[in-house]
Amino acid sequence: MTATPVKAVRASPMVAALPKNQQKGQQTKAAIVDAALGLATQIGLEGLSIGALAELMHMSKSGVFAHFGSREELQISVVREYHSRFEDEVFFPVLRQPRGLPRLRAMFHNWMNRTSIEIDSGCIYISGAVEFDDRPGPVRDALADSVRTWLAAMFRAVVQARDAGHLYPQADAHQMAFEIHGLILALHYEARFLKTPGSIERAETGFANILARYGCHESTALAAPDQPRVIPSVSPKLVSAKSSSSKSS
Amino acid sequence: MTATPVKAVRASPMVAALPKNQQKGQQTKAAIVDAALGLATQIGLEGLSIGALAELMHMSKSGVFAHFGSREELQISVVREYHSRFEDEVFFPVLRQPRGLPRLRAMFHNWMNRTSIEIDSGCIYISGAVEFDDRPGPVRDALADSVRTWLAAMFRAVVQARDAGHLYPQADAHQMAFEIHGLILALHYEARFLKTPGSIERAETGFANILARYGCHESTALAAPDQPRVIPSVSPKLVSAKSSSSKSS
DNA sequence: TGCAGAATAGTACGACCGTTCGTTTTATTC
DNA sequence: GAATAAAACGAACGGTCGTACTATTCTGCA
Repeated sequence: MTATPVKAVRASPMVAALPKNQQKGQQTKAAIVDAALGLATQIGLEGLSIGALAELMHMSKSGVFAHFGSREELQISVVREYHSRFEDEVFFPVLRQPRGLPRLRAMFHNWMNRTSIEIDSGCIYISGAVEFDDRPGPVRDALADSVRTWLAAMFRAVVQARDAGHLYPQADAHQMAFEIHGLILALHYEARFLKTPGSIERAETGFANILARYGCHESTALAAPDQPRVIPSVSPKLVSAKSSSSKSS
Repeated sequence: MTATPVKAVRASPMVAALPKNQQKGQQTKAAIVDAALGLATQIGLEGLSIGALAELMHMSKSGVFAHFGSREELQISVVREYHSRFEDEVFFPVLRQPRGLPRLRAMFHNWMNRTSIEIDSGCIYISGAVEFDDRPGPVRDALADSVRTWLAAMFRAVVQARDAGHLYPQADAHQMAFEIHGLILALHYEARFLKTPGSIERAETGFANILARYGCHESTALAAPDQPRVIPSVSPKLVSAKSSSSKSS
C-alpha cells in the first residue's frame, strides 16, 4: 500500500549526480510541502493536519513530521512556498512590462488571474489572515511579511505610474493601492463564498473605474471612451449587458 | 467554583411571572449564546469549542451541550445572534434616514463603525466566509443567507439613491455595492491583520471617491468640492494632511 | 409542601491531534 | 560489498474534541 514517496531521481541518467544539497530527503520534503500547500489552500493553514498530509503522501505521520520538527515549521514552509509561487506567477513576469501604467495594469491583471483560479482552490493570504489575525507567532509573521511585500510592490507600481505622468500628480498612491486591494478581496469573498455571478467582471470594472478616477483615461481602459467625461465608465457593457443583476437574491 | 449560571429571574418582583416561553433554560441558553458569540468573533466559528465555552460559563460541558444538541446547532445559534445584532446596530437605525443618499451614507457610516470595532474583536461574516467557503452545510447556509440579506439591503439603498436622482441614472448599483463591500473588506484585512495605520480614513475616502464617481457631488462629500471636476477628490485633506503614512507599520 | 419535569452535572467513549522514541529500511560513501 | 548516515516506519503517549449516556439538582406549579 505505502508506495515509496519519491523514487530515487539519480536514476535519471542525464542528470549527472544530484547536487550535494539536493538529496532524497530534500526532494520528498519538497513534495510534502507541495501537497501541504494544496491541502492548506483548501482547508486553511489551521486545518492542515500531519495525519491527513501523511495519508495523502502515502507516508507515516512520523515520517512526514521528521522533515519539519513541528507543525508550526510545516505551516511556515507552506507560507514560504506560496510566497515563492505568488512571486513567480504574479510579480516577476510584470517586470518585463515598462514602468508606469503598463506594469500596473499587468500586475492587477496577473493578480486577478490568480485570484480567479483561487475562487476554486482558496487563497492562503486571505484565509491565513483570518486564522492568524489574533494569534501572534512565527506563522503569522511569515504570512504578514509575505503579504506586506506584495502590497508594497503594488504600491511602488502605483507610485511609478504617477511619477511617469500616467496618473494625476496629486494621486494618493496608498489610497489607490488600498482600493485595488479591496477589489481583490471583494472578488474572493463574493465569488468563492457567496457564489455571486459576475464578480470577476465587477473587479475588472472596478479597476478601470479606479484608474479613471486617478487620472488614467487611455483608450485601453474598460470604460467606454466616447462617453462624456462627466460620467466616466459607469456601468460598462461588460456587466449590465448580460443582466446578471436579475439573479441576485 | 461552579457558580449558578443564571440566577433565577423571577426573583425580580416587578416582572410578574415569566412568560411561558422564557423559563430559566431559555435564559441561560441566551447567556451561553452571548458568550459563544464573543468567543466566536475572536477565534472563529470553527475554533469555538464546547469545553472552552463551558469553562467561560462556569458550567459543565454536558450542561452547555444539552441546550443545543450538537455543536453545529450552537454555531447556527451564534450566526443568528450575530445577524440579529448586526441588524439592530447597522440596518434598522438607518431607516429613520430619508431614502436616497442620506440613508446610503448612514448605512456605510454604521457599517464602518461596526467594522472599526471589529478590528479588535473580529467579524463572523468575514472569518466565517473563509472557514465555510468550501464546507457545505447548514452553518454555511445560515451564514451566507445573513450576508446576502445585508448586501441586498445595501444594494437596495444604492438603487433608491439612484432613483431619487442622487446618483447618475446610468450608475450600476451592483457594481457600486461591490466596490463598497471591497472597501469594508480591505479595511478589515489591513487594519486587523496587517495593522496598517490609516486604514479607517482610507475606507472613508474610498467611499467618498465612489460616491463622487457615481454622481454625487454634494458639499457633504469628503471630496474637496472646489477642485476642478476633472480631478475629483483625489487625496483629500483627511488623509494626506496628517501625514499618516510616515507612521506606517 | 411536595411532586413532575426541566436543567445541569458527571462520567465515559471513540476519534483525532501533535509529538516522542526506538527500530527498521533505504540511500550514500568509502 | 561493507560501513555509515539519512530517511521512514510503527507504536505509543497525553491531550482535546464532540457526543452519549445516567445521575443529580433545581424550578415551577398544584
